[in-house]
Amino acid sequence: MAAKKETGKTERTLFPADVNPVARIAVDNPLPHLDRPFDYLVPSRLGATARPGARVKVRFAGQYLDGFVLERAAESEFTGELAYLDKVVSPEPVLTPETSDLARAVADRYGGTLADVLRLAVPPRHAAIEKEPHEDLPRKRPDRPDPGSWKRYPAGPGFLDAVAGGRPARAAWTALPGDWPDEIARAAATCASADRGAVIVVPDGKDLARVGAALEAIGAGHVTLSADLGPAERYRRWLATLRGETLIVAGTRAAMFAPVRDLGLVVLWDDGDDLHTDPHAPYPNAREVLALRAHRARAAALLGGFARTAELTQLAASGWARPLEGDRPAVRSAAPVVRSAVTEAEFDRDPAAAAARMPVLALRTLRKALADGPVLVQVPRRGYLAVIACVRCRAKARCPACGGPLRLTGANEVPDCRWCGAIAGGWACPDCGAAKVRAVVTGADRTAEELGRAFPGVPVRNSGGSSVLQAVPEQPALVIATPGAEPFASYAAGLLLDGWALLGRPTLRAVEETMRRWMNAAALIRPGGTVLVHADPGQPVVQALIRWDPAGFSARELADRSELGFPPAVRMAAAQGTSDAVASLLSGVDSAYEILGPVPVESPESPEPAADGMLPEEEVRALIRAPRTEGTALARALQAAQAARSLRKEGGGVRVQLDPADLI
DNA sequence: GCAATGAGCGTC
DNA sequence: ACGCTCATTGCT
Repeated sequence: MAAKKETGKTERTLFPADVNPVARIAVDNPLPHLDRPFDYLVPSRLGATARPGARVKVRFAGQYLDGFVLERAAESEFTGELAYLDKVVSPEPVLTPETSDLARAVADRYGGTLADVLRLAVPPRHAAIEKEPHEDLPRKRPDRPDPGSWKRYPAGPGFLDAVAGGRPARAAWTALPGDWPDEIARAAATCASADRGAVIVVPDGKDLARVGAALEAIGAGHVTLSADLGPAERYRRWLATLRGETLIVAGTRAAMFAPVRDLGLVVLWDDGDDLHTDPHAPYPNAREVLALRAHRARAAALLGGFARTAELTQLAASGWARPLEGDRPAVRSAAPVVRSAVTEAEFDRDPAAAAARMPVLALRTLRKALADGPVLVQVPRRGYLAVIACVRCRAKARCPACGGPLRLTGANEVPDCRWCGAIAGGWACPDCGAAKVRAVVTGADRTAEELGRAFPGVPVRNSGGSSVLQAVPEQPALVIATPGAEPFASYAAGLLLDGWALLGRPTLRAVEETMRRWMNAAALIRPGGTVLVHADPGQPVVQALIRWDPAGFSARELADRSELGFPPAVRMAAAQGTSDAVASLLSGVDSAYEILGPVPVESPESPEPAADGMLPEEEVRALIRAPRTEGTALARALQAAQAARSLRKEGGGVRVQLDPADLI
């Protein structure tokens, strides 16, 4: 291999390293058709530091780009002249072979590029943190903990035995109401007692705090990783994990790539939460990544939550995972008593009235429970009156300026527009001329106001939006929360309001998502406490909640989706971009795939002109459907189509997303 | 017959 | 996004 002679006059001549002078580099370049390793020569002065996993800088197509050393080799297959790598940014081997293989698999699973996944998997460097002195003490092997409340599950102790024995048991976990953070902590500590690492992923900081506390409580050494730590502390903990100073890592979704040593167990809590999907290309989801990771590492997996997703039911149906759930007696002793807040008779007599007002039964139930402790009221929407309509003709109130939906932010406020923010003072119905509005969707603020009046003297606490309460004291209080923001407590009763708003959303997952939100709230109510659900009692999802039957509900949901040809019964991909760009991408995809659309995408939430005053070009979206067994082929086909587009230097990017959340 | 210019392609 | 190659153009 001939080293390129340095042409610069001031540059001195470089010599390749004596040993393994070739470095295969994963270059951080954004082009899909260049998504492969490139070989560089290692100059002799970098022979020792340019080791596998190290961050480097290389000259690539005339630019200085970041990269990672994948491996060192004696020779290169490349027939042209190799360039020298420019710089070793840091010899710290931050990209382990496991992470680089996993990132490649994730990129292939999602039709994306390695560079995009590596940006997620390896945090940005923080030089000062790398230089800090650190312990090189051998970690001490903890004792195996007691199974604790895993005894509630018939298959629980057996699962822990498998983890302790290093066997790759994989569980589709339907958690019983109770101390799930403690159960996760015990599973992770069991894994650590076998001297293997565990990765725990939860949706948000509130759940992470609980898992962290549970690990602490049983004395299991661990670190927590979350975005809100700040770059320095985050990198410090990530490095500690990489260096094998801890066996247990718990975190939010980016922790799915945490480089724990000797992975023995992956845990995912509440796998249906959309926070588990990373919002950057290629949009990987923690359930899929952890399943892939567990599979590759031959590690055990504990995936689930109170509710059950169709995806997890599919994993169980395919035999990849085994159900891990309570039997009926266990459910009866752990779950609250769920009832409908309106009777079928009330509902049949006047559905609109049943939906609109606070049920009498609810007020009675709350009053009684408030003597025993806090009560939880779940309200699907934030704000005051989130959607309003004409008082007379019931037409939705729209913004005179842009046609967006109007709302009220307080009792004595003027309506404003949710899209453009315009104040609609002096609003009058364009259809009938009436100047007053009525509530269509009541927000948490208004509910808090109403309940505060109904129960004078009882403290009212709001949790939602930007102010989420971690926990509330076990004292009588009305706790009003939006879904996912419920503070932790042992509530005396629960009220799930406005099921109509949740169930009525026109998305594929509306019903499954409603069940998940309800179960997450209802599981906070004491065993035997009352939960009232304010929704059409005839709906199967309401009946499933009343029976506390998430698995049965999910089986039915999966069957429905199979019939309709929807995920996870099939693999689906979405391609979005300008009309020309999407058309050119689709022309590069095998015509054997079924293509739905393209159709224009819905008007954005705020259709404001761009900074240059130009209206953004209309985008379209197409869906591509493939049989479930051809998911890998579909992803590869889309990867190839993107590569062909980028090779032809076609402008106008197309966003490709596999398993898109919003299908309708 | 050959320099000057620009489009197209590969990127180690 | 740079820089190399090669074809076309314009002028001798």
